[in-house]
Order: sequence, then structure tokens, then C-alpha cells
Amino acid sequence: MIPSGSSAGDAAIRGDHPCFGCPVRDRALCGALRCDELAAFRRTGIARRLAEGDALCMEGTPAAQVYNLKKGVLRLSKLLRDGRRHVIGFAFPGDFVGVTTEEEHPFTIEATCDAEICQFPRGRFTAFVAGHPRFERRLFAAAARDLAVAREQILVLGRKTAIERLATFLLDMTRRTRQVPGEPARAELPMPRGDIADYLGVRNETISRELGVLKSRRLIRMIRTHEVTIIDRAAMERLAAGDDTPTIRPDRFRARTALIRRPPSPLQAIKADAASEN
Amino acid sequence: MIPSGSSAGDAAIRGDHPCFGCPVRDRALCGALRCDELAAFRRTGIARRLAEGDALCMEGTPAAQVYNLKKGVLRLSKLLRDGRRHVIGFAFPGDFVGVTTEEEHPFTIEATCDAEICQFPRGRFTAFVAGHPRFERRLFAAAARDLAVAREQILVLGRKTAIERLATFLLDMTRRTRQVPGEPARAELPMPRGDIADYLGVRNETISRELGVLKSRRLIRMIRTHEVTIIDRAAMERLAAGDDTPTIRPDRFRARTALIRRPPSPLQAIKADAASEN
DNA sequence: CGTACCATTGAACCGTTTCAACCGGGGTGG
DNA sequence: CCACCCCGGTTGAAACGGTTCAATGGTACG
Repeated sequence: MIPSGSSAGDAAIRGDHPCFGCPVRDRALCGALRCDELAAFRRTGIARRLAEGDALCMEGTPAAQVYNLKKGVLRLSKLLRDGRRHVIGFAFPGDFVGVTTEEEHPFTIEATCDAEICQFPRGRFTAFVAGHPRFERRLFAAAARDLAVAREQILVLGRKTAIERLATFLLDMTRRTRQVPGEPARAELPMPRGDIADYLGVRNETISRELGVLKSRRLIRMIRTHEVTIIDRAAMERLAAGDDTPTIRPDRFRARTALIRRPPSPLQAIKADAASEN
Repeated sequence: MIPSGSSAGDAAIRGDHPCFGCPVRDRALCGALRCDELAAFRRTGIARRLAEGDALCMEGTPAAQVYNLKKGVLRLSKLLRDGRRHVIGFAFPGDFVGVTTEEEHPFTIEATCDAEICQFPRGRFTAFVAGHPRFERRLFAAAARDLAVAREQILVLGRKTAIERLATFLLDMTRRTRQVPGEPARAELPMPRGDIADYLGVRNETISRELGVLKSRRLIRMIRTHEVTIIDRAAMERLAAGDDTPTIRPDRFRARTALIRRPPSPLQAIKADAASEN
């Protein structure tokens, strides 16, 4: 709806630029800034390194900072009062996290492995955003993307079986993993099984078991504990989309609650929709 | 983070204004517009009435229109390929729906009961937004709220039990229902049980059963099929927050996957977080 | 006054969890 | 240097929560 601002950072960054050598300089929001703007922005924050397990912020604490991930993978999670944890999502290099309109962080952010970030005081970040509409548009576009992703995950958690969730996740992870052209798709899984389980709303034993099933069905191959390759991508896509041909009970997966009460809608809607785009 | 623009529509709308008598004139995005701006905006779209079950748009079809709900409740849903349905959310008066950065509608939007909407061609809507920063800010704020809601729902679907999901939903619905001060909280449920079930990721039989449990536990009272009152709000809040005292097996709900690897973080983070806000 | 549809209730079944044992690699200390 | 331990991952067996299938009740509507 709102076009993301075109990249403005064509000029090469020189050695004295604070973002010199930054792996995400062109990615994400930073890419929307001119060289000098970027430098000014960068100087409002500081760089930090995180070890595996370090927490950036805790759910419920004041949201005083926002973070830009340069390297590694972060885990965003929420807790129920009795200790049940759910992983809302993972953040990858280039992602901004901790950006919220609330006063408190809505979730805990931790490193699943060694990571590097830039960290900006919220007030200065907000002020900078307000002064740079192109940056603001990108931020909006990122929020819109996050929203679409979150709603897709709602579908995953609300209606997919364990093996379908896992297939969906593995396919997602291939998009986050560097691919070798011509070779079967790889998925690196930098987080422990428990994190994947808490992300997919199942227990880690289930992740192990269903990985085993995918393996025995020849859909994937385990390279290492934290790396798989997709052997039969088409079958994986079908499985993830909820269009599997079940092995055991052929009648189990037929239509459940389809019920679309009335197709697109009578005359009125068709006329209205077709009539005017712009 | 980005403040929502202050309401600009103080001047009363006169009888010749296209929004005269509109129940959501001050709500939502419209409230960000001056009287004349609002009139201009309103004239880019048309009003429509929907009967229960009418579809506004279908998942996967081109997103040609955006809609502003004036009256009634809409249901946003997605389908898996084999027909399993999930309700992503409900829309209430004042909500804008169908706003997306994608080319296609990410979900189907239908009326759960008779409803009234205004409908705007996407192109004109986008153009109007681009020309009215205050409006755009509100849109961003709405997206941020939707994102927070979606992530809360992820927690619900990922980790809560059926009865906890239902308690969460009923409490949410009290916020969307007009309350009588001094009386126990009411929740109107304008949608059928099947919609609630598909929203909470369970079957409608489960909704019936768990409503029965809440009733027998004296937490709620059923007024009619589509209205309940909350008798013990504190207990409901505890239940919804995952802090229930289970009746059957006292040991079942103890901490599960708590494991916060390292508290807030070592020196570095404390210093950094405390040091600078703005 | 039937009929259609939603809601409720019952009983058997199944997918996932729970609990427990075991495996294997990497780091540590004797 | 190697035994030991620790911890994440895997595998097995039993239990449970929610589903599935089926029958019944209730109510709006033609």
C-alpha cells in the first residue's frame, strides 16, 4: 500500500564511516538512508556483542532501546504465569527488534547464538524516524510484513498438525539460509530443538519424532543436528500447505469446516469491486 | 513510538456532510481528519450493507478495495488446501479492513451478522493516505496495534489450553461489549460457536464443553446463547493468564520450559539500558 | 408444523504430551 | 590424557486433552 522508500545509499561507505564494513548496511531500514544520514543515525547508538543465551530485554520491562541485528539469530518469546514459554518468532540479520508503541517490551529477546547488534535509545530513534519520512515508510513496511508473518503463524498454530508445522518451518528456514545454486535446498537451524518446539507450539520430543518421520518419508535429509536438506520440495510444500496425502487414514483430512456461506457476494459486490480501481 | 495524530474533527458535522450520522465518525482513522478532509475522503468511496454470511473479499483475490466497518462484526479467515479453516480475527465498528501491502487479499472477509461498511478503491485510498500524514500515522498506529494483537493470539494458540483460550476470548469480548457500570461484565458473542472455535483453534464441541465447565465452576453465567456475564473476573483473569489452580492434577501445570538462560544480562546491558533514554 | 441449522451432550479414538531412559559429543578436572 | 559429567537430542511407553462421530435438543423461519 505504502511503497517502501527507494534505496538512497548508492555512494560507497568510506573507511571513516561508522557503518564501514557493516554486513547489513544495505539491508532493512538502514538502506533507506543516504550516507550522511546513516552516519548521523548510527552515532545515536552503540554496537554490542552478545553471547549465546544473553538477553537483550525482558518482557514487561520498560522499552528503552531498539536494536538492529547485524549478525546471529535472536529469539523473541513470551511467558505465561506458570512458566510455559512461547517463541513468537526469530530475528535475522537486518531485522530491527524491540520497536514498539507500548511502554513495555511485549516480549523477551535473547540470542540463540553469538550475535552482534547496534542499539539505539528509543527517544532518539523515534525522533530520527519522525524527521526521515523515507525511513518511516520503511518502518511501516516492515511492520506490515511482520503483521502478515504473524497472521500466517496464527494459521500454523491454529490449524496445522505437528508435521505440517515442522514442514512449514523448514521451508521458511531455507529462505533464511544461503543456498548453493543447483543443489537441493538447505536449511540451517541455528537454534536448539526446544526453541523450534516452543515456536511451533509443540514439545521438543515431537520435533525429534517428526523430523524422523520426514526423514523416513524421504522428504528431508539430516546433514547435522543443525542442518537439513530438502530432498522433495514439492511434497514438502504440499505438506506445509495442508494438502498432504495421508499414509494411514485416507479419510481423515477431508474438508473440515470449509463453509463459505456465500460466494464472493451478489450483484452489489461484483459491480463495486470490478468498477473502480483508482 | 509514533504518536497517533490528535483528533482534528471537533467541528460538528452538518446535515449535508456525507458522514452525517455515521456511528464511527470519531473512531478510528476517520477521527484524524478535519471536517472537509473527511468529506473529501468519504466521497472517494461508497456505502454498502451486508447480510449475515456475505463475503466482502476472498483470500487470494486481488486487493482492489479497502473497507471501513460502521456496524456489525466481520470475520477474517484463511483456508488450508484441504478445507481446514482458521479465523484470524474479528473486526468491529471503526476498524479498517482489507488494508494490505500485498497484491492479493491475505484472507477472506465475511459478515458474521448484518453489517454496514464504507468501501474505498485501493488506489484512491493509498493516494489519500500519502497526502495526509496524520491519517498515515493513525494507519501505522493501527497496524502496530494489530501486530501486538496478532502476537498475543500466537501465544494463545501456541501455549494455552482450550479453557484458557476461551477465558481469554471472553475477557476480550467484554472489552468490545457495552458495559453497564456497577453490574458484572457482559460479553456479547455475535458470531456462531463454529467461528469462535475456528478462532481459538479448537472444534465447536470443545467450545460448548468448556463453556459448560466455566459455568459449573461459577466463573460465568450464560444469559443467552450469544451473551455471557463474567461472575468471577479475577478467576477468569488468572485462568486466561495461565495461572490457574487445576482441579484434577495439582502437578500438571508446574513450570514447563521456563529456562531463561541468563537474567536481564551482564554489566554491559544494565549500563547501556539505564544510561540513555533520549 | 415441519425443517433446517446451530448448540449441546455422550462415548470412542487419536495425536501429542509426559515421563523416563538412553545416546553422544564437548568441556573439565583429576 | 582420559574418565567423567553435563546437556541437548533421540527414542520408547503410557496417559491425557481434544477430536471425531453420532445422537439429541432447541429455536427461528418458511
